[in-house]
Amino acid sequence: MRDRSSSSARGAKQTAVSLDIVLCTPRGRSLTVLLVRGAEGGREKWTLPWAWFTPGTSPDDRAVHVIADALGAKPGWLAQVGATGDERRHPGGAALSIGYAAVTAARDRGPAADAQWFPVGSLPPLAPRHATLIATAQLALRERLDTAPIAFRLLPATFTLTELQDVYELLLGRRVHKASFRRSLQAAWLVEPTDEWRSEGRGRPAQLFRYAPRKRRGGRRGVRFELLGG
Amino acid sequence: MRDRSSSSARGAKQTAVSLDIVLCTPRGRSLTVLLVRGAEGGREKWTLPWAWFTPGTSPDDRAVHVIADALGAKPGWLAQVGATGDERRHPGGAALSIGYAAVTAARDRGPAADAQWFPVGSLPPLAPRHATLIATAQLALRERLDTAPIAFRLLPATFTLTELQDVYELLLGRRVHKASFRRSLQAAWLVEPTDEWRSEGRGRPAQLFRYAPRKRRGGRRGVRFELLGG
DNA sequence: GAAATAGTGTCTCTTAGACACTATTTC
DNA sequence: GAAATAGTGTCTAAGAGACACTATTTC
Repeated sequence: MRDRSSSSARGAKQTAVSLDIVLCTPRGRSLTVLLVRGAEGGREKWTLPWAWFTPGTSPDDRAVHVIADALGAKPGWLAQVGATGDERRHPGGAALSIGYAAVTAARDRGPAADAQWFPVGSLPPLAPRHATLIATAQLALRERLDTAPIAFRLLPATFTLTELQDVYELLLGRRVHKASFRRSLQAAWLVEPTDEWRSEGRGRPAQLFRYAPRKRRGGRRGVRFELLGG
Repeated sequence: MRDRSSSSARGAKQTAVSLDIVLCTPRGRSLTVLLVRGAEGGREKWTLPWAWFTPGTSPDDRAVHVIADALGAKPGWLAQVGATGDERRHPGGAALSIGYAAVTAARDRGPAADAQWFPVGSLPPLAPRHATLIATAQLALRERLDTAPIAFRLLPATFTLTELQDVYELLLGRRVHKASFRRSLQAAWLVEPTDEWRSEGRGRPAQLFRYAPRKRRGGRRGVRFELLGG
Protein backbone atom coordinates (compact mmCIF):
# COMPACT_ATOMS: atom_id res chain seq x y z
CA MET A 1 0.00 0.00 0.00
CA ARG A 2 1.20 3.40 -0.83
CA ASP A 3 2.60 5.39 2.06
CA ARG A 4 0.57 8.52 2.63
CA SER A 5 2.21 9.86 5.77
CA SER A 6 3.27 13.45 5.34
CA SER A 7 6.93 12.85 6.08
CA SER A 8 7.28 10.71 2.98
CA ALA A 9 4.88 12.39 0.56
CA ARG A 10 6.44 11.88 -2.85
CA GLY A 11 8.18 14.79 -4.43
CA ALA A 12 7.53 17.08 -1.46
CA LYS A 13 10.10 19.70 -0.58
CA GLN A 14 10.25 19.61 3.21
CA THR A 15 9.78 22.97 4.85
CA ALA A 16 10.29 24.53 8.28
CA VAL A 17 6.91 26.08 9.15
CA SER A 18 6.33 28.42 12.07
CA LEU A 19 3.12 29.49 13.81
CA ASP A 20 3.32 33.14 14.86
CA ILE A 21 0.81 34.80 17.12
CA VAL A 22 -0.35 38.37 17.57
CA LEU A 23 -2.18 38.28 20.88
CA CYS A 24 -3.92 41.56 21.73
CA THR A 25 -5.62 43.07 24.74
CA PRO A 26 -6.68 46.64 25.53
CA ARG A 27 -4.68 48.52 28.15
CA GLY A 28 -5.92 51.98 28.93
CA ARG A 29 -6.23 53.93 25.70
CA SER A 30 -4.21 51.63 23.46
CA LEU A 31 -4.15 48.11 22.19
CA THR A 32 -1.25 46.03 23.48
CA VAL A 33 0.48 43.01 21.98
CA LEU A 34 2.13 40.19 23.93
CA LEU A 35 5.84 39.70 23.20
CA VAL A 36 8.24 37.15 24.64
CA ARG A 37 12.00 37.34 25.11
CA GLY A 38 13.83 36.26 21.98
CA ALA A 39 15.92 33.11 21.89
CA GLU A 40 19.55 33.28 23.10
CA GLY A 41 21.71 34.53 20.29
CA GLY A 42 18.73 35.73 18.29
CA ARG A 43 18.97 39.07 16.59
CA GLU A 44 16.01 40.62 18.42
CA LYS A 45 15.48 40.97 22.14
CA TRP A 46 11.72 40.42 21.74
CA THR A 47 9.60 38.34 19.37
CA LEU A 48 5.96 37.41 18.94
CA PRO A 49 5.10 34.12 20.63
CA TRP A 50 5.79 31.43 18.05
CA ALA A 51 6.49 27.72 17.62
CA TRP A 52 7.33 25.25 14.89
CA PHE A 53 4.45 23.51 13.21
CA THR A 54 4.56 19.80 13.92
CA PRO A 55 2.88 17.46 11.45
CA GLY A 56 0.04 15.50 12.99
CA THR A 57 -1.30 18.35 15.11
CA SER A 58 -3.78 20.89 13.78
CA PRO A 59 -2.02 24.25 13.47
CA ASP A 60 -4.92 26.03 15.15
CA ASP A 61 -4.76 23.71 18.16
CA ARG A 62 -1.02 24.20 18.33
CA ALA A 63 -1.46 27.98 18.22
CA VAL A 64 -3.78 27.82 21.22
CA HIS A 65 -1.11 25.91 23.12
CA VAL A 66 1.53 28.47 22.24
CA ILE A 67 -0.72 31.15 23.70
CA ALA A 68 -1.42 29.10 26.81
CA ASP A 69 2.34 28.83 27.37
CA ALA A 70 2.99 32.55 27.02
CA LEU A 71 -0.19 33.89 28.63
CA GLY A 72 -1.13 31.23 31.13
CA ALA A 73 -4.62 31.03 29.64
CA LYS A 74 -6.37 30.20 26.40
CA PRO A 75 -7.26 33.08 24.10
CA GLY A 76 -10.82 34.40 23.94
CA TRP A 77 -10.75 34.29 20.15
CA LEU A 78 -8.27 33.29 17.49
CA ALA A 79 -8.08 33.25 13.71
CA GLN A 80 -5.54 32.73 10.98
CA VAL A 81 -4.57 35.84 9.10
CA GLY A 82 -2.37 34.44 6.36
CA ALA A 83 0.74 32.46 5.49
CA THR A 84 3.91 34.36 4.62
CA GLY A 85 6.85 32.82 2.81
CA ASP A 86 8.64 35.75 1.23
CA GLU A 87 12.11 37.08 1.90
CA ARG A 88 11.16 38.91 5.09
CA ARG A 89 13.17 37.39 7.91
CA HIS A 90 11.57 35.26 10.61
CA PRO A 91 13.36 35.23 13.98
CA GLY A 92 13.71 31.44 13.87
CA GLY A 93 14.51 31.27 10.18
CA ALA A 94 11.18 29.70 9.19
CA ALA A 95 10.70 29.41 5.43
CA LEU A 96 6.95 29.64 5.89
CA SER A 97 5.04 31.34 8.69
CA ILE A 98 1.36 31.02 9.49
CA GLY A 99 0.12 34.16 11.20
CA TYR A 100 -2.59 34.28 13.85
CA ALA A 101 -4.55 37.11 15.41
CA ALA A 102 -5.82 36.39 18.92
CA VAL A 103 -7.47 38.36 21.68
CA THR A 104 -7.86 38.00 25.42
CA ALA A 105 -9.45 39.95 28.24
CA ALA A 106 -6.03 39.91 29.91
CA ARG A 107 -7.50 39.91 33.38
CA ASP A 108 -7.79 36.14 32.76
CA ARG A 109 -4.27 35.66 34.10
CA GLY A 110 -0.94 37.45 34.09
CA PRO A 111 1.55 36.60 31.34
CA ALA A 112 4.48 34.23 31.88
CA ALA A 113 7.68 35.57 33.40
CA ASP A 114 9.43 36.10 30.08
CA ALA A 115 6.41 37.69 28.38
CA GLN A 116 5.27 41.31 28.42
CA TRP A 117 2.54 43.51 26.93
CA PHE A 118 3.65 46.32 24.59
CA PRO A 119 1.41 49.05 23.14
CA VAL A 120 1.14 48.61 19.37
CA GLY A 121 2.27 52.19 19.02
CA SER A 122 5.59 51.65 20.77
CA LEU A 123 6.93 48.23 19.98
CA PRO A 124 10.58 47.24 20.35
CA PRO A 125 12.54 46.24 17.23
CA LEU A 126 11.09 43.06 15.73
CA ALA A 127 12.04 40.74 12.90
CA PRO A 128 10.53 42.09 9.64
CA ARG A 129 8.15 39.20 9.27
CA HIS A 130 6.77 39.81 12.76
CA ALA A 131 6.42 43.55 12.21
CA THR A 132 4.41 42.92 9.05
CA LEU A 133 2.27 40.31 10.74
CA ILE A 134 1.26 42.69 13.52
CA ALA A 135 -0.05 45.17 10.96
CA THR A 136 -1.89 42.38 9.13
CA ALA A 137 -3.43 41.12 12.35
CA GLN A 138 -4.61 44.61 13.28
CA LEU A 139 -6.34 44.90 9.95
CA ALA A 140 -7.93 41.47 10.33
CA LEU A 141 -9.32 42.36 13.75
CA ARG A 142 -10.82 45.53 12.32
CA GLU A 143 -12.38 43.73 9.37
CA ARG A 144 -13.94 40.98 11.44
CA LEU A 145 -15.03 43.19 14.31
CA ASP A 146 -18.65 43.09 13.20
CA THR A 147 -18.83 39.44 12.24
CA ALA A 148 -17.02 37.82 15.16
CA PRO A 149 -17.33 38.47 18.90
CA ILE A 150 -13.88 40.03 19.03
CA ALA A 151 -14.80 43.11 21.05
CA PHE A 152 -16.51 40.99 23.69
CA ARG A 153 -13.49 38.71 24.06
CA LEU A 154 -11.32 41.75 24.67
CA LEU A 155 -13.43 42.58 27.72
CA PRO A 156 -14.19 40.70 30.95
CA ALA A 157 -17.49 38.87 31.31
CA THR A 158 -19.30 42.03 32.41
CA PHE A 159 -18.56 45.47 31.08
CA THR A 160 -20.09 48.90 30.63
CA LEU A 161 -21.33 50.08 27.25
CA THR A 162 -18.76 52.87 27.34
CA GLU A 163 -16.00 50.26 27.72
CA LEU A 164 -17.43 48.33 24.79
CA GLN A 165 -17.57 51.47 22.69
CA ASP A 166 -13.96 52.27 23.65
CA VAL A 167 -12.89 48.88 22.34
CA TYR A 168 -14.67 49.50 19.06
CA GLU A 169 -13.03 52.88 18.72
CA LEU A 170 -9.64 51.38 19.55
CA LEU A 171 -9.92 48.72 16.87
CA LEU A 172 -11.63 50.86 14.26
CA GLY A 173 -9.28 53.78 14.81
CA ARG A 174 -12.10 56.30 14.74
CA ARG A 175 -14.77 57.78 16.95
CA VAL A 176 -18.21 56.18 17.11
CA HIS A 177 -21.48 57.98 17.74
CA LYS A 178 -22.72 57.08 21.22
CA ALA A 179 -26.48 57.08 20.75
CA SER A 180 -26.22 55.36 17.40
CA PHE A 181 -23.83 52.75 18.81
CA ARG A 182 -26.27 51.87 21.56
CA ARG A 183 -29.25 51.74 19.24
CA SER A 184 -27.42 49.34 16.92
CA LEU A 185 -26.35 47.23 19.85
CA GLN A 186 -29.91 46.99 21.08
CA ALA A 187 -31.22 46.11 17.62
CA ALA A 188 -28.70 43.29 17.35
CA TRP A 189 -29.77 41.68 20.66
CA LEU A 190 -26.16 40.98 21.61
CA VAL A 191 -25.97 42.11 25.21
CA GLU A 192 -28.21 42.00 28.24
CA PRO A 193 -28.02 44.20 31.33
CA THR A 194 -27.01 42.80 34.70
CA ASP A 195 -28.22 44.14 38.05
CA GLU A 196 -24.82 45.63 38.76
CA TRP A 197 -23.64 49.19 38.36
CA ARG A 198 -20.10 50.46 38.47
CA SER A 199 -18.99 53.87 39.65
CA GLU A 200 -15.65 55.10 38.31
CA GLY A 201 -15.01 58.06 40.58
CA ARG A 202 -16.74 61.07 39.05
CA GLY A 203 -20.00 60.91 37.21
CA ARG A 204 -23.05 58.74 37.12
CA PRO A 205 -22.39 55.01 37.58
CA ALA A 206 -22.68 52.81 34.49
CA GLN A 207 -24.75 49.68 34.25
CA LEU A 208 -22.85 46.47 33.62
CA PHE A 209 -23.81 44.29 30.66
CA ARG A 210 -22.88 40.81 29.58
CA TYR A 211 -22.49 39.29 26.12
CA ALA A 212 -25.65 37.27 25.47
CA PRO A 213 -26.45 36.96 21.77
CA ARG A 214 -30.13 36.20 21.32
CA LYS A 215 -30.75 35.89 17.63
CA ARG A 216 -28.93 35.74 14.34
CA ARG A 217 -29.74 38.66 12.19
CA GLY A 218 -29.26 37.02 8.85
CA GLY A 219 -29.77 39.90 6.55
CA ARG A 220 -26.90 42.13 5.74
CA ARG A 221 -28.95 44.39 3.54
CA GLY A 222 -28.11 45.34 -0.01
CA VAL A 223 -24.90 45.23 -1.91
CA ARG A 224 -22.03 47.39 -0.82
CA PHE A 225 -19.45 48.56 -3.28
CA GLU A 226 -16.69 49.87 -1.11
CA LEU A 227 -12.93 49.88 -1.18
CA LEU A 228 -13.05 48.26 -4.60
CA GLY A 229 -10.25 50.36 -6.01
CA GLY A 230 -7.97 47.36 -6.64
CA MET B 1 27.89 33.26 11.58
CA ARG B 2 24.74 31.42 12.44
CA ASP B 3 23.01 29.71 9.57
CA ARG B 4 19.52 31.08 9.04
CA SER B 5 18.49 29.25 5.91
CA SER B 6 15.17 27.56 6.33
CA SER B 7 16.42 24.05 5.65
CA SER B 8 18.59 24.14 8.74
CA ALA B 9 16.52 26.18 11.14
CA ARG B 10 17.26 24.74 14.55
CA GLY B 11 14.66 22.54 16.10
CA ALA B 12 12.33 22.79 13.13
CA LYS B 13 10.16 19.81 12.27
CA GLN B 14 10.28 19.67 8.49
CA THR B 15 6.90 19.55 6.81
CA ALA B 16 5.48 18.78 3.38
CA VAL B 17 3.36 21.84 2.49
CA SER B 18 0.96 22.01 -0.44
CA LEU B 19 -0.63 24.99 -2.19
CA ASP B 20 -4.19 24.16 -3.26
CA ILE B 21 -6.26 26.34 -5.52
CA VAL B 22 -9.97 26.87 -5.99
CA LEU B 23 -10.18 28.69 -9.31
CA CYS B 24 -13.69 29.86 -10.18
CA THR B 25 -15.46 31.26 -13.20
CA PRO B 26 -19.15 31.70 -14.00
CA ARG B 27 -20.67 29.39 -16.61
CA GLY B 28 -24.29 30.01 -17.39
CA ARG B 29 -26.28 30.01 -14.17
CA SER B 30 -23.67 28.40 -11.93
CA LEU B 31 -20.19 28.95 -10.66
CA THR B 32 -17.65 26.45 -11.92
CA VAL B 33 -14.37 25.25 -10.42
CA LEU B 34 -11.31 24.10 -12.34
CA LEU B 35 -10.19 20.54 -11.60
CA VAL B 36 -7.27 18.59 -13.03
CA ARG B 37 -6.81 14.88 -13.50
CA GLY B 38 -5.46 13.25 -10.34
CA ALA B 39 -2.01 11.72 -10.23
CA GLU B 40 -1.55 8.14 -11.41
CA GLY B 41 -2.44 5.78 -8.61
CA GLY B 42 -4.11 8.52 -6.62
CA ARG B 43 -7.37 7.70 -4.94
CA GLU B 44 -9.38 10.37 -6.78
CA LYS B 45 -9.81 10.83 -10.51
CA TRP B 46 -9.91 14.63 -10.13
CA THR B 47 -8.22 17.10 -7.76
CA LEU B 48 -7.93 20.81 -7.34
CA PRO B 49 -4.83 22.21 -9.02
CA TRP B 50 -2.09 22.01 -6.42
CA ALA B 51 1.69 21.96 -5.99
CA TRP B 52 4.26 21.55 -3.25
CA PHE B 53 5.48 24.70 -1.58
CA THR B 54 9.15 25.21 -2.27
CA PRO B 55 11.18 27.29 0.21
CA GLY B 56 12.61 30.41 -1.37
CA THR B 57 9.58 31.25 -3.48
CA SER B 58 6.67 33.27 -2.16
CA PRO B 59 3.66 30.94 -1.85
CA ASP B 60 1.41 33.51 -3.54
CA ASP B 61 3.73 33.73 -6.55
CA ARG B 62 3.88 29.96 -6.71
CA ALA B 63 0.09 29.76 -6.60
CA VAL B 64 -0.14 32.06 -9.62
CA HIS B 65 2.20 29.74 -11.51
CA VAL B 66 0.13 26.71 -10.63
CA ILE B 67 -2.89 28.46 -12.08
CA ALA B 68 -0.98 29.50 -15.19
CA ASP B 69 -0.08 25.84 -15.74
CA ALA B 70 -3.62 24.59 -15.41
CA LEU B 71 -5.49 27.47 -17.02
CA GLY B 72 -3.02 28.85 -19.52
CA ALA B 73 -3.43 32.33 -18.06
CA LYS B 74 -2.91 34.20 -14.82
CA PRO B 75 -5.92 34.59 -12.52
CA GLY B 76 -7.80 37.87 -12.38
CA TRP B 77 -7.71 37.82 -8.61
CA LEU B 78 -6.32 35.55 -5.92
CA ALA B 79 -6.25 35.38 -2.12
CA GLN B 80 -5.30 32.97 0.61
CA VAL B 81 -8.22 31.48 2.47
CA GLY B 82 -6.47 29.55 5.22
CA ALA B 83 -4.00 26.84 6.11
CA THR B 84 -5.32 23.39 7.00
CA GLY B 85 -3.32 20.75 8.80
CA ASP B 86 -5.86 18.49 10.39
CA GLU B 87 -6.60 14.85 9.71
CA ARG B 88 -8.57 15.46 6.52
CA ARG B 89 -6.73 13.77 3.72
CA HIS B 90 -4.89 15.69 1.02
CA PRO B 91 -4.54 13.90 -2.34
CA GLY B 92 -0.76 14.23 -2.23
CA GLY B 93 -0.45 13.47 1.47
CA ALA B 94 0.53 17.00 2.45
CA ALA B 95 0.73 17.54 6.20
CA LEU B 96 -0.14 21.19 5.74
CA SER B 97 -2.15 22.78 2.92
CA ILE B 98 -2.44 26.46 2.12
CA GLY B 99 -5.75 27.14 0.38
CA TYR B 100 -6.33 29.79 -2.27
CA ALA B 101 -9.43 31.25 -3.84
CA ALA B 102 -8.93 32.61 -7.36
CA VAL B 103 -11.15 33.91 -10.12
CA THR B 104 -10.84 34.32 -13.88
CA ALA B 105 -13.02 35.56 -16.70
CA ALA B 106 -12.36 32.20 -18.35
CA ARG B 107 -12.62 33.67 -21.82
CA ASP B 108 -8.97 34.56 -21.17
CA ARG B 109 -7.90 31.20 -22.48
CA GLY B 110 -9.10 27.61 -22.45
CA PRO B 111 -7.83 25.27 -19.73
CA ALA B 112 -5.00 22.80 -20.25
CA ALA B 113 -5.77 19.40 -21.78
CA ASP B 114 -6.01 17.59 -18.45
CA ALA B 115 -8.10 20.30 -16.78
CA GLN B 116 -11.85 20.81 -16.82
CA TRP B 117 -14.51 23.13 -15.36
CA PHE B 118 -17.09 21.57 -13.01
CA PRO B 119 -20.17 23.32 -11.59
CA VAL B 120 -19.78 23.65 -7.81
CA GLY B 121 -23.13 21.92 -7.47
CA SER B 122 -22.02 18.74 -9.21
CA LEU B 123 -18.42 18.00 -8.41
CA PRO B 124 -16.82 14.58 -8.79
CA PRO B 125 -15.53 12.83 -5.63
CA LEU B 126 -12.64 14.81 -4.13
CA ALA B 127 -10.20 14.28 -1.28
CA PRO B 128 -11.80 15.54 1.96
CA ARG B 129 -9.36 18.37 2.35
CA HIS B 130 -10.18 19.61 -1.15
CA ALA B 131 -13.93 19.34 -0.63
CA THR B 132 -13.67 21.44 2.52
CA LEU B 133 -11.44 23.98 0.83
CA ILE B 134 -13.96 24.57 -1.95
CA ALA B 135 -16.63 25.43 0.59
CA THR B 136 -14.21 27.72 2.42
CA ALA B 137 -13.21 29.45 -0.80
CA GLN B 138 -16.86 30.02 -1.75
CA LEU B 139 -17.44 31.69 1.60
CA ALA B 140 -14.32 33.83 1.21
CA LEU B 141 -15.43 35.05 -2.21
CA ARG B 142 -18.82 36.00 -0.78
CA GLU B 143 -17.30 37.84 2.16
CA ARG B 144 -14.84 39.83 0.10
CA LEU B 145 -17.20 40.54 -2.77
CA ASP B 146 -17.72 44.12 -1.68
CA THR B 147 -14.14 44.93 -0.70
CA ALA B 148 -12.24 43.40 -3.63
CA PRO B 149 -12.93 43.59 -7.37
CA ILE B 150 -13.88 39.92 -7.49
CA ALA B 151 -17.07 40.30 -9.52
CA PHE B 152 -15.27 42.36 -12.16
CA ARG B 153 -12.50 39.77 -12.52
CA LEU B 154 -15.14 37.11 -13.15
CA LEU B 155 -16.31 39.06 -16.19
CA PRO B 156 -14.61 40.12 -19.41
CA ALA B 157 -13.36 43.70 -19.78
CA THR B 158 -16.77 44.94 -20.88
CA PHE B 159 -20.04 43.62 -19.55
CA THR B 160 -23.68 44.54 -19.11
CA LEU B 161 -25.06 45.56 -15.72
CA THR B 162 -27.35 42.55 -15.81
CA GLU B 163 -24.33 40.29 -16.21
CA LEU B 164 -22.66 42.01 -13.28
CA GLN B 165 -25.78 41.61 -11.18
CA ASP B 166 -25.96 37.93 -12.14
CA VAL B 167 -22.43 37.45 -10.83
CA TYR B 168 -23.34 39.09 -7.54
CA GLU B 169 -26.40 36.88 -7.21
CA LEU B 170 -24.34 33.81 -8.02
CA LEU B 171 -21.76 34.54 -5.34
CA LEU B 172 -24.16 35.86 -2.73
CA GLY B 173 -26.62 33.03 -3.29
CA ARG B 174 -29.58 35.38 -3.22
CA ARG B 175 -31.52 37.77 -5.43
CA VAL B 176 -30.51 41.41 -5.60
CA HIS B 177 -32.85 44.32 -6.22
CA LYS B 178 -32.18 45.71 -9.70
CA ALA B 179 -32.84 49.43 -9.22
CA SER B 180 -31.08 49.43 -5.86
CA PHE B 181 -28.10 47.54 -7.28
CA ARG B 182 -27.65 50.11 -10.02
CA ARG B 183 -28.01 53.05 -7.67
CA SER B 184 -25.34 51.65 -5.36
CA LEU B 185 -23.10 50.97 -8.31
CA GLN B 186 -23.46 54.53 -9.53
CA ALA B 187 -22.84 55.96 -6.06
CA ALA B 188 -19.60 53.97 -5.80
CA TRP B 189 -18.21 55.30 -9.12
CA LEU B 190 -16.92 51.88 -10.04
CA VAL B 191 -17.99 51.50 -13.67
CA GLU B 192 -18.25 53.73 -16.71
CA PRO B 193 -20.38 53.17 -19.79
CA THR B 194 -18.84 52.40 -23.16
CA ASP B 195 -20.36 53.37 -26.51
CA GLU B 196 -21.26 49.78 -27.24
CA TRP B 197 -24.56 48.01 -26.82
CA ARG B 198 -25.23 44.31 -26.94
CA SER B 199 -28.40 42.63 -28.13
CA GLU B 200 -29.05 39.13 -26.78
CA GLY B 201 -31.88 37.99 -29.02
CA ARG B 202 -35.14 39.24 -27.55
CA GLY B 203 -35.52 42.47 -25.68
CA ARG B 204 -33.89 45.84 -25.60
CA PRO B 205 -30.11 45.82 -26.06
CA ALA B 206 -28.01 46.45 -22.96
CA GLN B 207 -25.26 49.04 -22.72
CA LEU B 208 -21.77 47.70 -22.09
CA PHE B 209 -19.77 49.00 -19.13
CA ARG B 210 -16.19 48.68 -18.04
CA TYR B 211 -14.63 48.55 -14.57
CA ALA B 212 -13.16 52.00 -13.93
CA PRO B 213 -12.99 52.85 -10.22
CA ARG B 214 -12.90 56.61 -9.78
CA LYS B 215 -12.69 57.24 -6.07
CA ARG B 216 -12.27 55.48 -2.80
CA ARG B 217 -15.29 55.81 -0.64
CA GLY B 218 -13.56 55.55 2.69
CA GLY B 219 -16.48 55.58 5.00
CA ARG B 220 -18.24 52.42 5.79
CA ARG B 221 -20.78 54.10 8.02
CA GLY B 222 -21.66 53.11 11.52
CA VAL B 223 -21.01 49.97 13.44
CA ARG B 224 -22.63 46.77 12.34
CA PHE B 225 -23.31 44.00 14.79
CA GLU B 226 -24.10 41.07 12.61
CA LEU B 227 -23.47 37.37 12.72
CA LEU B 228 -21.91 37.80 16.16
CA GLY B 229 -23.54 34.72 17.53
CA GLY B 230 -20.23 32.92 18.20
C1' DG C 1 -23.90 74.69 43.25
C1' DA C 2 -20.17 72.90 39.13
C1' DA C 3 -18.07 69.19 36.75
C1' DA C 4 -18.18 64.76 34.95
C1' DT C 5 -20.04 60.78 33.09
C1' DA C 6 -24.31 57.80 31.70
C1' DG C 7 -28.12 57.46 29.05
C1' DT C 8 -32.14 59.07 25.89
C1' DG C 9 -35.58 61.67 22.62
C1' DT C 10 -36.00 63.78 18.27
C1' DC C 11 -34.73 65.39 13.86
C1' DT C 12 -32.47 64.88 9.35
C1' DC C 13 -30.29 62.57 5.67
C1' DT C 14 -28.95 58.48 3.30
C1' DT C 15 -30.21 54.35 1.25
C1' DA C 16 -32.22 49.57 0.62
C1' DG C 17 -36.16 47.67 -1.20
C1' DA C 18 -40.87 47.67 -3.28
C1' DC C 19 -43.63 49.10 -6.94
C1' DA C 20 -44.71 50.75 -11.08
C1' DC C 21 -43.58 52.61 -14.83
C1' DT C 22 -41.10 53.81 -19.63
C1' DA C 23 -37.89 52.30 -23.50
C1' DT C 24 -36.32 49.36 -27.07
C1' DT C 25 -35.83 45.27 -29.13
C1' DT C 26 -37.65 40.41 -31.53
C1' DC C 27 -41.39 37.78 -32.83
C1' DG D 1 -49.79 44.00 -31.69
C1' DA D 2 -47.43 40.62 -27.59
C1' DA D 3 -43.38 39.17 -25.21
C1' DA D 4 -39.02 40.01 -23.43
C1' DT D 5 -35.43 42.49 -21.56
C1' DA D 6 -33.21 47.21 -20.18
C1' DG D 7 -33.49 51.00 -17.49
C1' DT D 8 -35.75 54.69 -14.31
C1' DG D 9 -38.87 57.64 -10.97
C1' DT D 10 -41.07 57.64 -6.63
C1' DC D 11 -42.43 56.15 -2.19
C1' DT D 12 -41.46 53.86 2.27
C1' DA D 13 -38.92 52.10 6.09
C1' DA D 14 -34.63 51.48 8.49
C1' DG D 15 -30.85 53.31 10.40
C1' DA D 16 -26.65 56.49 10.99
C1' DG D 17 -25.34 60.77 12.79
C1' DA D 18 -26.17 65.41 14.90
C1' DC D 19 -28.01 67.85 18.59
C1' DA D 20 -29.81 68.61 22.72
C1' DC D 21 -31.43 67.15 26.47
C1' DT D 22 -32.17 64.43 31.23
C1' DA D 23 -30.10 61.52 35.10
C1' DT D 24 -26.92 60.50 38.66
C1' DT D 25 -22.79 60.69 40.70
C1' DT D 26 -18.31 63.31 43.08
C1' DC D 27 -16.35 67.45 44.40
